[in-house]
Amino acid sequence: MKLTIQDVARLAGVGVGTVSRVLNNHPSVRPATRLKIEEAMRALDYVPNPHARRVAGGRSYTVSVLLPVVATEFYTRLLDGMEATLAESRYDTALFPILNEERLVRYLSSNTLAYQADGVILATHNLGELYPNGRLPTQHPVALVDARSPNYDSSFLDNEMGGCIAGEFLAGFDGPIHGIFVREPLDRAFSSTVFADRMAGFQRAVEARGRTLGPERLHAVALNQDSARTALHRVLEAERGTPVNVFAAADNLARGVLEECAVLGLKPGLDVRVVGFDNHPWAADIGLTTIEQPVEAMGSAAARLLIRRLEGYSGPPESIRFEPRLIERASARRPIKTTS
Amino acid sequence: MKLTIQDVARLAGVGVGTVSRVLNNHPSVRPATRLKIEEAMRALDYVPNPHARRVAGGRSYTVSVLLPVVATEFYTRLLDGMEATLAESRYDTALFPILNEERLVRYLSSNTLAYQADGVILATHNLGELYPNGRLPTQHPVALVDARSPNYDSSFLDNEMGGCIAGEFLAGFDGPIHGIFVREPLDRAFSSTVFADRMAGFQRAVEARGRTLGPERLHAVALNQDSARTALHRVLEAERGTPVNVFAAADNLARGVLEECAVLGLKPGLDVRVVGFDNHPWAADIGLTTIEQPVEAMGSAAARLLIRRLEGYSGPPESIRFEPRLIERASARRPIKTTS
DNA sequence: CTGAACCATGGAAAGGGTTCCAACTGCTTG
DNA sequence: CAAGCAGTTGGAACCCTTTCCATGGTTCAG
Repeated sequence: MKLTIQDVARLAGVGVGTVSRVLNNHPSVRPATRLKIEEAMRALDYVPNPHARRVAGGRSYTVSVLLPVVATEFYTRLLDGMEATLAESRYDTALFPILNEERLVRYLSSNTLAYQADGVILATHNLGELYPNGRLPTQHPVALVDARSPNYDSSFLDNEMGGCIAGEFLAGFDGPIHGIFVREPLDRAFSSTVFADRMAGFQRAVEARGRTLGPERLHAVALNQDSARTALHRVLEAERGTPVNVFAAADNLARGVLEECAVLGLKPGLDVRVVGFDNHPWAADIGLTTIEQPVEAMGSAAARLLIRRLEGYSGPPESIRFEPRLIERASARRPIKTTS
Repeated sequence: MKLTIQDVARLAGVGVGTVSRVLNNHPSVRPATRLKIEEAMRALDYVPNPHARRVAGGRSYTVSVLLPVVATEFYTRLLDGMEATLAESRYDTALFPILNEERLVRYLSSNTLAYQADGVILATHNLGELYPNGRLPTQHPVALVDARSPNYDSSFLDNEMGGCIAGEFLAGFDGPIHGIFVREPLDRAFSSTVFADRMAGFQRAVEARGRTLGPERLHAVALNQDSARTALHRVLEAERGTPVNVFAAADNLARGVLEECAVLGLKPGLDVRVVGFDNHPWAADIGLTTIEQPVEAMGSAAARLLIRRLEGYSGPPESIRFEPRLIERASARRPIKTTS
């Protein structure tokens, strides 16, 4: 037996119109009435039927979130932020893993798919390559997250600034400075400038401090710990000695570096200074100095931008920029300054 | 202006009921009438509103497909097979990437999500760990693909048989026999016995032919080419010479082995005989001998099993077993038998 | 030739919401 | 104290399809 808005109305002793108004956050409902209805919905465990809403109201109250197929902490957190904000406005989230380009294109141009969503959030994808005009082939509103475009609302991290912070920080230590980053795309269908931005900022900051950082000190690897371990060997071979300073442009890479340090008997923060990027929950446990980014907030911001469009706003595209910050831990800690 | 079934009915000069019957392939429509209506639909460029169908029909005509977050050829092909079959019965597919366990549990036990699907297809997941009773917490029909369970319909590949075939084949060559496989789960939320099965069959077949295959000749690696390349070094060190015979339990691993052969100047099929598993499209291009599995057919079979349930069938759970077969190419080819 | 059985068909009701309009309430204001 | 007004509320109409029932026309056996 499916519950309907009628059941809720009956239990709460109000009309169906009023229940609907509560569902849609319509302002003109007396707080007492609203409470009564919400109580009834809870008691009945009522869930509105999204298909009926779409038929009646012309909207589906569903937002498609297109994700690269990478199961990292980052995307889980990003999604948490988006879903929480969307849920507040009663929007459901339909995840969509982009297995390959053909599927992305097919999805976007199809209208027979179940998720005929009201809007689309696209994560970590720079539109340029797939769609040279920089526009998705959809008439629904679009928001980008962890990416930017002049055509759409977006929320993004200033990755270059993150690289800068890491560079400036490491430039404060003795010894040569190296960078480990990811060059290849995360995923066949996704291209992103995330790592390029981080390294650009990093390089700029290091060189601005008068330290050298030629291409031979930048190591492109795959996004896994083993590759990072191998990269550390390359760093040590090149320098023939410690201390060395390493910026690993993702916590996962930094973790590999720290593990290899343990194997080699090198002291993190002394022999090898490591700065990561992300501040994943486990970064604290392993004492990793890293660049924190407000992932949930980015997701939430993207969701808010999209909701605004869905509600009819039509101003020019807007970008919300988030700033990373340094979290200093054992893997690279500045000596306490003494005012002599 | 959205076109409706009314417009079509008017143009064709029939009632809405008849148009609906045409849309649903109902048998009792005269061919002439059907033609007239199809003509009208084409003329108006009419597309039925999926949401209205769902509301009216009481079903969502949507199937959720839960996937591990791994963007491999395998899952793309599997999905192709499932979607094609589901589409024939007018079902839409809602993909759901399982980013982590918590999210899987939340999804399954929630009914607030947009995809209030009529049924669920779960890929490559053995239920045991997450749900000790071996049942998903859902009242909708469930089908498994690339996995098995006594409680649900499933379609699966006989991975053990695949291992057997590889083992028997390699046992026909001179030189020691090694296996490279993946031990760790593909994905945090997914556990699977795929690789364990392949290796069990492999080991059994090799030993049945009187060849040795101790644990020191089985190499567990991560599912990427670099790991496989490292593993090849371990094989060569252990044996101090060629020829060696290697079963890499996934084409991606086999590819890494072949690439490393090229680096080391070893001849595939002569110095190092390699058998992969999957027969991905590119396997032919690199001359990889491999075990082929009928991926699309597996997906299609799972979809058919689910559709049958959705149509009311309630017999005992059924498993459809698919058999792999050997594709012989340059990386390991049996000499042509001469009848002297 | 007459019913019975069947097929094709039209159209009303159903499905679960949203929206609009009318009606009611409770105040403020002249 | 009456009129005016804003804020709430109930419920009918509507969204677009499926499904069910009644109707009319055929076919076929007796």
